[in-house]
Amino acid sequence: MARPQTIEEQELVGRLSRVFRDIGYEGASLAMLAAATGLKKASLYHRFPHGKQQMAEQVLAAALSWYATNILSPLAGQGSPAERIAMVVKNLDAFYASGRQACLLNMLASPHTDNGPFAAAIKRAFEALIKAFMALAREAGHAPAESRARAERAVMLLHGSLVMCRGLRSSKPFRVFLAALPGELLAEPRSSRNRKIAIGHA
Amino acid sequence: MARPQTIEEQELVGRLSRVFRDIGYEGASLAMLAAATGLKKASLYHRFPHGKQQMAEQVLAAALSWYATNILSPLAGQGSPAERIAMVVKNLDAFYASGRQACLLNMLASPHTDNGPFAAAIKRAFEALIKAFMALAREAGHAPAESRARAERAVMLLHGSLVMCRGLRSSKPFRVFLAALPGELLAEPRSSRNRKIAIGHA
DNA sequence: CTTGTTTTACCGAACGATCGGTTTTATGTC
DNA sequence: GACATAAAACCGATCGTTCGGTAAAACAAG
Repeated sequence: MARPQTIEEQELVGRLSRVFRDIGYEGASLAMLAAATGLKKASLYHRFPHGKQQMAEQVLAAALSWYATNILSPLAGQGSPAERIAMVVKNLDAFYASGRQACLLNMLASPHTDNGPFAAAIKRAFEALIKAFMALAREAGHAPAESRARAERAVMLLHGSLVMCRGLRSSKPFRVFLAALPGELLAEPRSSRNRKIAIGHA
Repeated sequence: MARPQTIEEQELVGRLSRVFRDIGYEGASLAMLAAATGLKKASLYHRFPHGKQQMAEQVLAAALSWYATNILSPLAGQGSPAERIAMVVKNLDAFYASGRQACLLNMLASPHTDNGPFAAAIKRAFEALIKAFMALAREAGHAPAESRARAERAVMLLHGSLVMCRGLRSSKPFRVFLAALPGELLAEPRSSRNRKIAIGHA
């Protein structure tokens, strides 16, 4: 009907995402967000009438949607567990830019002392990932309790590796995690430890 | 000489620490820090002439000092590796309030996009913890590469469990981590997985 | 093809509030 | 009185947010 947007929603949310993932919700100022998107502050308010919080909400929603499509869905899809986890490893590597990009679930977790506006979505996201990992471990032949433990451990390693990457300013921990992930979920308990099983060239 | 302080340095830094660990560096305002300590802003500036950054620096320094005394030192101390790790588990549980308190290394890691004023100290802290864990694994009979991998995994699990605790608003992941830590560092690779080995009653 | 209207996207400027930080005055102990 | 601490008042800057108005494309009537 009228004047076209100078930047489409997808690209816009993507650029906002980068800022929030880099410096968190409180740390991201409207000035930074405007600079990162090329729009002025007032224009950002035209696109997101509810302001900064809505921006973060849509960024989080987009990330969760991407996660559902590229991580959760492949985990529950077809193919052998090994094939599926290989696909997920590839997509995780892309999503976290090989460990150079932090996770929104960590960067948005604190805003207002306790449970901010994102707390519910964040909790659901953690639970969904654990559940998906657990289902894969179950399918690989592990008992329910064992599968849940492996899934929770995998999520711990994921987020821990990302925290370490930021602290050490190195992408190595995340790459180590990716290489170990298939073994974490699938390998037999008594086999040799989970190395050289994964893709390995990442 | 003259009028005594109404709150001693130790208690003061401790209360500041709580705020920074709860909502991060950017999220912590002088008003919150003043409210948490009982001092007015100007009085805080009397105690910390360089302002908020100095507060965070001293909070971080105090935490690292506590860590050196209660975590790193026991790891390198005397007694069997199992005894030492049990002591460390107990102190970690106290330091992180059973998972209810986040880690400063995570909450202070982002401030100014990349390497802020705490980046160097944070990196050193990660490396020191890895090194200490690695030394214990070595002492338990593991090869150097294997020991380093186990140490890095343990640090990943530590921080990942803390992130999960905040996201899920539950202390369970951290307790699971503590229970698994001794096995992560010490257990034989081919033995049954590391459960029921640890303290277990935490 | 014009021309005017509508509709939407964008932006400059300013809002009140709060930020981190400073100066000034009062308080309490020696 | 001497002097270190604490508190009140204040500062410029920036925060997130709002508003009035402009720029640009689609549509309708001539």
